[in-house]
Amino acid sequence: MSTRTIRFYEDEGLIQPVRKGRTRLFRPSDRRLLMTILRGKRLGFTIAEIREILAMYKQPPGEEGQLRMLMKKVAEKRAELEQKRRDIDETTAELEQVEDQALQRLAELGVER
Amino acid sequence: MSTRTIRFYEDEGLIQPVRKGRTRLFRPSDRRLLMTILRGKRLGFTIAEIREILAMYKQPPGEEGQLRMLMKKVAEKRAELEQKRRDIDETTAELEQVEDQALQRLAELGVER
DNA sequence: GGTTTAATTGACTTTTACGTAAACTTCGCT
DNA sequence: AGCGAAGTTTACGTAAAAGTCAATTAAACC
Repeated sequence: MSTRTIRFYEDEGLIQPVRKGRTRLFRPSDRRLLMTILRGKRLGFTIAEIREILAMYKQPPGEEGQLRMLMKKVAEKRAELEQKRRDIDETTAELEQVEDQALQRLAELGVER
Repeated sequence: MSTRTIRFYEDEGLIQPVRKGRTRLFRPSDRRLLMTILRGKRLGFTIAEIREILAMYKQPPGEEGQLRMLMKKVAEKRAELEQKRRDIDETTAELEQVEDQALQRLAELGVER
């Protein structure tokens, strides 16, 4: 992760590293945030989506309506993650097949000589 | 998926729909390919990566070196998918926590009146 | 205390993955 | 034969997510 990327995330409001003079100081919490962002990126989430997810982590609001809204959003994200998991399972299964076929073909080659 | 997107994938060599005159004809195999592409996109793979995955599905080569190369690539992709699965598990667990906290907060509100 | 060294900022560029618009063909229908 | 809907091609536009470069400023080192 480049410094440019980190500054970009700061501009986007995803992290707020403390400044010591002009220099940025990254506390453990900032580092954890960055790891969470990277994790989101690996899953193909956009910055906007990652921002939404991070917003859910911040202490839940006290009002009932807001709480129900939060739970709805959480449920939606979880559904998305479940879909991704199914996608992973399918892709993995297909790649396993490819692997098996390759192994079989190798065995045939081995037998013939 | 828009027609523009489909034509873009054609330009990128991901699908080759048959032409009846000037019009594209999408056979079941083309449709399956498009579904596979969409699945890859949901997982955050780029077009280039999806192209690689699709290439692995095409009948394995007969030569030993090529077969070993193929197996290596398959192993890499599978490792990537495993990472993504861990990422999903972690994110899901965190969202569950958020949900639990929200429920608890709601219960508190319910108790107080 | 001057001079590298390093971090910051701003502007511009790049890549990916399409969207949009314009200018045709072509097909189906009446 | 004519008309409109639908499909095609070409070209340009754009948003997201950084990369790159140059100028500035601050820090640290001897």
